[in-house]
Amino acid sequence: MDHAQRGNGLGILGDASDSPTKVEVFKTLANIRYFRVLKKRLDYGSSGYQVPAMPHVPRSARGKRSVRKKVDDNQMCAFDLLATVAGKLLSERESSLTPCNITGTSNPTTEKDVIKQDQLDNEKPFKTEAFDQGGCDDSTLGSEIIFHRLGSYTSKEHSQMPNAGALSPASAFVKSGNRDVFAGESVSRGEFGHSLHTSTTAQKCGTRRYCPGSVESGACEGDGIKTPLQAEQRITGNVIARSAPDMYSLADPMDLDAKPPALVSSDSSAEVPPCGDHVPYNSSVPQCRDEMKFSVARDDDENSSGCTNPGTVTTNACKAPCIGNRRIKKLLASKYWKVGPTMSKDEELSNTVEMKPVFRSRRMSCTRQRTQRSSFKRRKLFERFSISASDGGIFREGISNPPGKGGIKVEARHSAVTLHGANGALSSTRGQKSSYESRDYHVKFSIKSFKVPELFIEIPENSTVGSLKRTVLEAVTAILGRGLRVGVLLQGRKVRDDSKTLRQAGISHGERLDNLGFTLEPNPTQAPAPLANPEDPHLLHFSDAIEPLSRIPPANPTPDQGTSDTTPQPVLTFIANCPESDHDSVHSPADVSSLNKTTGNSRALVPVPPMNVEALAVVPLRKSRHSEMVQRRIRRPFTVAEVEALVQAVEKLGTGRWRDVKLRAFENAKHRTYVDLKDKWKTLVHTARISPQQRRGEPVPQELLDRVLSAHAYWSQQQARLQVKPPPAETCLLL
DNA sequence: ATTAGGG
DNA sequence: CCCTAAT
Repeated sequence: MDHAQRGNGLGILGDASDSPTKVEVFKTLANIRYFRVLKKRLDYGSSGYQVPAMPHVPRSARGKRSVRKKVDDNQMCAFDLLATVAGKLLSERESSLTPCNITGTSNPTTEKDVIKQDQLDNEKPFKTEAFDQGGCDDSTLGSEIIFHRLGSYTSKEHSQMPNAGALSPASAFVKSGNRDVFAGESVSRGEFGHSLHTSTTAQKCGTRRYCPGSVESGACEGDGIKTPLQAEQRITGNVIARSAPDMYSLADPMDLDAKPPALVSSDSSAEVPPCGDHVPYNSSVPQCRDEMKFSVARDDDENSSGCTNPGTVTTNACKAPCIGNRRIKKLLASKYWKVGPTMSKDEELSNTVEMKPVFRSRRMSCTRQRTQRSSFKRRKLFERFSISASDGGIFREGISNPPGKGGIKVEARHSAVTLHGANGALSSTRGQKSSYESRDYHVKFSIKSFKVPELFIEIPENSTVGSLKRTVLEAVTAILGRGLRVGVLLQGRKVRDDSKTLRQAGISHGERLDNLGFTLEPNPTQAPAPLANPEDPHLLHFSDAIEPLSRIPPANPTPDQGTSDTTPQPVLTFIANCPESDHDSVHSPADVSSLNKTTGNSRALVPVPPMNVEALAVVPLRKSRHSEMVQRRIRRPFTVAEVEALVQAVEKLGTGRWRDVKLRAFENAKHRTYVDLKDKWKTLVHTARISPQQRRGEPVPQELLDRVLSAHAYWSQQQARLQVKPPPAETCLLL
């Protein structure tokens, strides 16, 4: 059964992809819609769980199921061709970046901070207040956030390339150097922040809805007061020894982890208050803000290693009136980051691939949190528009320009034939190729464009078009930069063996290539190489690519643009999925390595004049479906402190009141939803019942487990009693 | 939006 | 953690 959700625009995309002949291009912004983001969720990789800083990552966590699910989706990389394509993409991206302030973004520190800020903004309570307080009303600041989702990800290919058409202008050459670029890129970009949106009112500060008014509630109130359970225990005499402090203040647990606000703001430059910059509303913002900061900081902390995305921060940015407000979030939600183990059998030729050091797998922990999980929300909230397109796709422009500059298109032709006049690149490429195979034919095809997975952008309405462009650019860049992998699909089947020659794979001069497709996929394994910024010979101006945007009238022409460096621009947060490699990395690395390896030889396709190659179809078997999927959230094991807080809250409130538990003990923990708490409780109960030897992950003090069992037993009994005899409210207390 | 359960 | 059904 298909998920209902799928029905969205995504489905459309998918369909489109199916049709072989379509060409899709980024077209972006024309159809952007504005809407508020409530929440989003990330997908884990198959293995899924990422545990950045934690030494003891519980293996147990790795969900088998998730693996199972995701596996099928994963795409494999294939040989040179892939490398070539990937290289091109990257190079393109690279070039594009330059123009667009990327530099600014590169600063990790700054970015990180920004992200934090961003997260802060996201907090509901905080956010709301911030906006309000900041005086960012519609007039000044866009109170409304624009959220876009660019949809889809797979690359679409040109199905039909007019034979002649495209070629000349646009064809780009891939150089051997690409690989480097590739690696460098990924490295540099490393971490992304995760953002979370909460929409719920529930989380508002101070809001507490539960109040039956019964005695029970009263019992729960005072910190010093004993929980019903405790009372009961006392009565019954089954008191369990507890070393733990009696009650935790709500904040306590958080505090442990919490970082000083300073963290967030530490970098003055980095700090960007949700609403304008700074000062003005700051004073007005009270505690809430602080709290939020803490929580945020904490969150970041936990994952920071993995997720922080270097973003641009605008320091002074605030040129515009509520500049601070601007924040953008992007989420990359590609679900299928990982390569599934299951796939392996496909290839006939599967060879063992050597791993390359360069691409050593690296896990990024990027997550997007979603505060709430209602599926419906996702469906409604995110609008996606895909861009499709006309010839002049975004990339197109860039590509076409300088000959030799990286374009998305890859064309190959018979070597014998004279290459495009265009460039020197050719020669080099050619040379390599020759070594590779001397007399073979070249396969020619052109890729008109790739779609970017999901791109979420949140930006204030008053942002300038320029900032929007930059935002989109960054989002795209980040995605590409992360370590992009290209998958090759032939006849709907993934070509996994990178070591095969095109001919062996069936992609040959004489074959029909209509079923050839490429996919862009996040590459879980990233190149470690720290090249901050490999220079890419091929420079595209991304800005050009984005050009279409310019047409859109800025809602509020603000002064962002002027300052490119400082980056008044909105901060983008990418949430990408960073699957942990431990688990399923198995196959993926191979792909990568093979890719690398091959690249050496024939990495580049020789660009050639366009041929009459049939358009390559992007394939897409389940692709469409996937594109819609949301990334799984990263796994964040509960700390002992959190467990303690949870136990404490449950002792007091009982089971079945997760929202209250959340509010009480985890209000500041954005990443812990009531569902999470409920689930955790469930697991705690289970854990408490099994032998210590069977437990995994960070050990939970037996004392806590005992309390868990005790509380569970107590509340279960209560529940039973209530059902039997509903009337007495007092039961809770008394018992 | 929450809860409760199963996966 | 995810997903769903039922509230």
